[in-house]
This record gives sequence, C-alpha cells and structure tokens, in this order.
Amino acid sequence: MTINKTFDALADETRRKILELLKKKDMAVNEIAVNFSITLPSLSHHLSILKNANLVTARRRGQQIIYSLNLSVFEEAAKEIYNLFKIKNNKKV
Amino acid sequence: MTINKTFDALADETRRKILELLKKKDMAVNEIAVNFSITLPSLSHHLSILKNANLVTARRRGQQIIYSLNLSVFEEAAKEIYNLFKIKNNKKV
DNA sequence: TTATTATTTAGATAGTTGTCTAAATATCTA
DNA sequence: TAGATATTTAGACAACTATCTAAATAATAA
Repeated sequence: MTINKTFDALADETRRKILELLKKKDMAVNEIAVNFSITLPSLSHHLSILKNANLVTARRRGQQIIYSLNLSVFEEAAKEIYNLFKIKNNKKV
Repeated sequence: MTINKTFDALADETRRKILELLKKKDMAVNEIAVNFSITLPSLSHHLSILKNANLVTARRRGQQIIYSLNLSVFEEAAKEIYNLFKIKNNKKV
C-alpha cells in the first residue's frame, strides 16, 4: 500500500497496459495474454507485482484466475499521486 | 514529454523527494544535496533525469545552477496521471 | 485415474540503473 | 592568471528487474 510500491508498479509500460485493459472489463490471464508478446510466466510476474501493490485483485473461476482492478485502492492511489504533486505554495529564490 | 519518461522519473524515491523539496522553493544543487546522503554526481544524475522528463528546469546564477519545478508541465503530468487511471466504465465479467 | 488446460513458481541470464571515484567544465575571487 | 567553489561528465561496478525455459500446482474432462 505504500506510495513506493504504487510507483514501482506503474513505472512499467506492460503493467500500465494491463491496467488499461482491466479498465474495460475483468479478464483471465490467458485473455490478457493475447494482448502481449511475452510468455505467460512473464505476464504472471507483472500481475503479481500489480497484485502486491493492491492495484488489482484475483479470484478463481474454475481453471481460470480472473483479474480485476481494485477500484477503491486504485482511485485512492490516483488521488494520492495527484495530491503528491499538486503545487501548493511555490516561492522563487 | 512521454508518459513513459514521466513515470520512469517518478519511480525513484530520491527523485520524488527532490520534487517535494522544490515545491517549497527553487534550490541550487548544493542546497538540495544537504537533504541526501548520496554524492553530488549521483544527485546530478537524478536531476538530469528529472530535467529530461521536463519536470524541472535549470538556470545558472553565478557559480550555481538553480533548479525549479517546471510548473506547467508538472501540473499537466499530474493531471495526465490522474486521468490515465480514472475509471470510466468498468464491467464485471 | 490419466490427460488436458490454466496459471504460477523456480532458477538462470541479460539489460538497466543507481551509485561511486576521478576528471572535466564553468564561474568567481584574489 | 591562479586558486577556490559549484556542478557535470566519464567510466566502472553492484544490485535490480524483466525475460526466458522447465517444472510444479490446480481444476476440469475423458
């Protein structure tokens, strides 16, 4: 949940693309995979980083694991990022 | 100016701390340096990444180089980040 | 139970990056 | 001009990370 984990998770283009995909709908790993040209283990690695940063959640549906954006934490993270860098009181030297 | 460069620049804790410092006021490199325990070349490296991502600008004042937040681009980047991850239309599977 | 499908874990490797020391560049002062 | 101060550049190195192949785990189907 730290801001560090959030930024590390967002710093990779593949992971940002995964999040963009999950904005449209929840998806199983193999469904996500068709959008990339990396192997499944590599994709799984990225998913675990996103999961660890609480940006996504995973639930099993039969043989598949369905990934979703973790909406509450995600909105929260976006706001946190915005506020972190919102200028409040800049003084020129 | 790409979103990639922005995220890469923001993914490092030292660089985020530099930006926080520059929110308060413009600062010379040696003034920034007292807040960190890294060498000046390392700090200079971070500053060049921030500069390259257009998050800061640099101007010379005598022997010193004064760094400032690049307000316009900075606000823009913050909004871009916020919008990139704002949920518009999420559908459950 | 055996085979098939879906995903993750383990372990190795190559590329990237943050850090350092040493040297170079730029400005100011005596 | 010589010396001091401020910062960057160059080059090396260690740590990190994204990727891969091979193997393991989990659920379903035959």
